[in-house]
Amino acid sequence: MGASQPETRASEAGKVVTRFAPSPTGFLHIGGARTALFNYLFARHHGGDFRLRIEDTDRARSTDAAIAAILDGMTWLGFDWDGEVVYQFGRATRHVEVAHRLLGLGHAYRCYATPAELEALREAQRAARQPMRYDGRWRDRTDGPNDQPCVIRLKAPRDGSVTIDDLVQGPVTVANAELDDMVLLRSDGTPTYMLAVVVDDHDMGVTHVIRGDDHLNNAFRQLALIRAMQWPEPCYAHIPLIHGSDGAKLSKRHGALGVDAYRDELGLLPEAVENYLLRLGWGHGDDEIISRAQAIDWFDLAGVGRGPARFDIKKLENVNGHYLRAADDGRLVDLIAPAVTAALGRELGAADCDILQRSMAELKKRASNLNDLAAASLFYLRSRPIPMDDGAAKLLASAGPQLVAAARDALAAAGEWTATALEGVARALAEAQAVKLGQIAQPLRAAVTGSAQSPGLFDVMALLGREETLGRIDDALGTITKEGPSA
RNA sequence: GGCCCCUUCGUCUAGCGGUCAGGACGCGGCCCUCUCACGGCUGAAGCACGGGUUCGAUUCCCGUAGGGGUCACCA
Repeated sequence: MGASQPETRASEAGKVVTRFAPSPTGFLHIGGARTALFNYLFARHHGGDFRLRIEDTDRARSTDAAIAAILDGMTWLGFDWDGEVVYQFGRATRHVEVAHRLLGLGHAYRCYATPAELEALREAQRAARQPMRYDGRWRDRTDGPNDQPCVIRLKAPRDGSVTIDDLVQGPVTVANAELDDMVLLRSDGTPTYMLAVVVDDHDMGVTHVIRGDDHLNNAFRQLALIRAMQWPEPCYAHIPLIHGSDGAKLSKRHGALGVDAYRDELGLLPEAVENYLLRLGWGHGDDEIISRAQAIDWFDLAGVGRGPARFDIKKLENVNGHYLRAADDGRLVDLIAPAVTAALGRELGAADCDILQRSMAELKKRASNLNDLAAASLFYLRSRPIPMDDGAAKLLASAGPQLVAAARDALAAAGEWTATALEGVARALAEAQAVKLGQIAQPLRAAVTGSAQSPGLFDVMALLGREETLGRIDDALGTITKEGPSA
């Protein structure tokens, strides 16, 4: 469990402001989505603002496609942000201004060490098994060759230590001697991330910095910069990273996919992804299925676990199944329509949508994702003769043609074409033939659905209608009697 | 390697000195049943280890082991 620290230190005066600040160098991955969720919930819980900032200062790696993917993912998950999206690159002049301000204040200095020189330093430190960090060789010099390229470094305190009362990790102390003087401005004059985050967070009025664990060490350096500028210090909350099922850092093969893949390839519902992500590393008693409203009401940073949690796709799918069953039938029809259309190779008509709508209640109980749901709905819409899968073929092959034919005739003679009436017919026949209902129902199921598993057979028949049902049975009968049980 | 962080069933978690250590996923069994699901019941499965503190530790402290993060003119 996290430390129970007051969550209002920096916000006593005003409202809470959080932000999600991804760098657009790739899709919005699952870890980022969770960070966004926590920032979102924390802000909403406190009635504050949730801001979105794109950290695109790395011009070489940032792409418009990645920006689009992030915005799309945020929208899909319903993490609506307040105000305009801030693009960090567009604020470069402001960042440079702060760097020069620091220079003027004597809290920063020009460093003329070349990359090769620094690499040699690191190499020497590595060889001597010393910690690798900048040695401050230009820290107190004023004899720099002003015409040479240089970087601007923060003149960070060297004595004492800094303690951060992290809202998740608890108090964490690091000696200033462990930190070196970070680069603020690169030799080409562009700001580094370290400078940019601090300036942007300050300018955006961010009160709570909630981000991945991998930034915890950065926080100490950033704090030095904040103190040099005498800016108010934000509260920090560093949440653990998500790991793969093997305990290693989450990689592609574990499910470190973009959220678009969770939607398109895995067929998941956004509320399921949100619920799963929330429960991953956070809990509220025995509650498992938690609505957005409850999440906002209950969420707290102190409840976030301090250890990394493993990503469990099985549980995610289970949660998704839960939300699928709870979802509105019409919404599900809309969601699977594209996949169904593609599989059928034709547009869906009003009759198709109607049958999907009416079968959805039963269909969704049997699926855990939209892809399976779409696939399972196909048999209703296929035109005769419908394809048989292996299980169905086997059922039909071993069925007695006479029994199936008898069932066909009995059904054809049914007074009314309703599920209960049809079931009554089948049961009467089973009794008359002294067989179990299953012996009649299974081959019929194969004939009517093309599969050994389906929703209740008589419900299916009722939905399909008399003509289609009998036609499908006739199709199957034709197959059996031709190739049928040679035995 | 330095520094920082973490450690309850296989996994996600509840627990905040005294509990038969609870729930969920997954797994096994049973029930329901025209199949498959859903649903219901049920079983196996856990406090990493070693010292303390205490009448009493899963819970507090210190070590050990294991795991993770981070050490760029990336973010």
